[in-house]
Amino acid sequence: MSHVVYGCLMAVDRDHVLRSAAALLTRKSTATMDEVAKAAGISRATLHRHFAGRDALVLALEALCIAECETALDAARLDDGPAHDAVRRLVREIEPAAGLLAFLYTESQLFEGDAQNKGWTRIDDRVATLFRRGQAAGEFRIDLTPAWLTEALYGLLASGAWAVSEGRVAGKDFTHMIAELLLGGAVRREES
Amino acid sequence: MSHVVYGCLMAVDRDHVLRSAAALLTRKSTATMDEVAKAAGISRATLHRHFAGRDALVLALEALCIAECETALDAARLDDGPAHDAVRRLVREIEPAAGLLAFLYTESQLFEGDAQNKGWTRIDDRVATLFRRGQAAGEFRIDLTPAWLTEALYGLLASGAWAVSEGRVAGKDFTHMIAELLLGGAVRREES
DNA sequence: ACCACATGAGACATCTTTGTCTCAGCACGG
DNA sequence: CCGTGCTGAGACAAAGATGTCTCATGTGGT
Repeated sequence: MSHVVYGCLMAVDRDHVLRSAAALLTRKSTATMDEVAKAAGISRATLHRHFAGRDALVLALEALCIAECETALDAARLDDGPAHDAVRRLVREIEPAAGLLAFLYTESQLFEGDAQNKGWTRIDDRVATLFRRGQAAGEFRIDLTPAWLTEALYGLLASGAWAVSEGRVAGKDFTHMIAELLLGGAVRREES
Repeated sequence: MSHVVYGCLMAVDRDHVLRSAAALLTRKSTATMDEVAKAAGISRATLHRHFAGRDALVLALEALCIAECETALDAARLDDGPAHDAVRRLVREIEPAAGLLAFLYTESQLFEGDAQNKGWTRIDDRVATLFRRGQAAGEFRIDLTPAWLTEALYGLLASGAWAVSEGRVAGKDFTHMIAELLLGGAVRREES
């Protein structure tokens, strides 16, 4: 049954192509289908066989990113323990997806009727719920809305991903920089 | 001497076109030259008479943004008083340019040899110097590098501008949300 | 009234990207 | 050894954006 093997190979290739595209578009968001194909080591024709067009590719990248974010959200166990530790876990888990997230975050400024809107909303809600929980527990200040904290997290992830990719900050500091700034801010505090 | 009047009119129009373009590109970063022209209430031909092409337009927008940022930096008096108050003043003063800054911040991910690089570097340096001053004064924590704090400021300004333009956060909270998150973080603290 | 000059409208060629198609090569299983 | 079917290379047209050009129009100063 060749189509089983075929299906398997397709899946592997599709995933590889998707990850190559993510890596490239993270660095150059305006990359051509041709450049994406070359980056994946395949021809443009084959790229088109996997993804009907650029829209389909971006859509698939959205689906991938949403899946990775959900995985990170699960792995971070947002409901366990103090909210600030959950935030640290979340940043750590979501780091591998930060570049792709940054690409889609800016790209999606244009999407009117986003087909993946439901997926993004789910993620937004889970993150916002974490911040709300922290506020309810008295851990987080209440003058910053959960919506803004969520938005700020995305912004910091994007900034961090770009800053790392351009060598302005060290990659190993990514998690610490983002989580600690988001949690504690720039001001030095006496209490640990 | 018609060319004096002419020169004056040119300057006025050019500025108006530039600001219309900034407002449009803030919302839709892929807007066409035609859309930019319509947004400014002029024809594409006239737009081309003012700006040789899209590159020239973006370059002029960079120059405008740099100028506005420098003005904001001056107005914020970064060397006066506590660094954290200087940061608050800076965020307040730079708010009007935040949208344009967000556009150029993402757009410039592509610019290799940025003609305005010197201008951006100057701004980066002034902001980083502020954070360094705060660290030296013991106000700011030293585990977050000035470069990262600068980058984070840009990221938060961009997030804030988008969140406001899409109605996810209230425009009147812009300054407070950004400055207080950047300074104090999400964690509630006892000390004022 | 005349003239200079900026403007708007539109035609036009060009360039880039995209999407589709064909064809030959090649690997893989039967 | 022989097909099946995926792949790469390339040709092709279509679409969108850009840059340039011309011409008619209107406005403002002389």
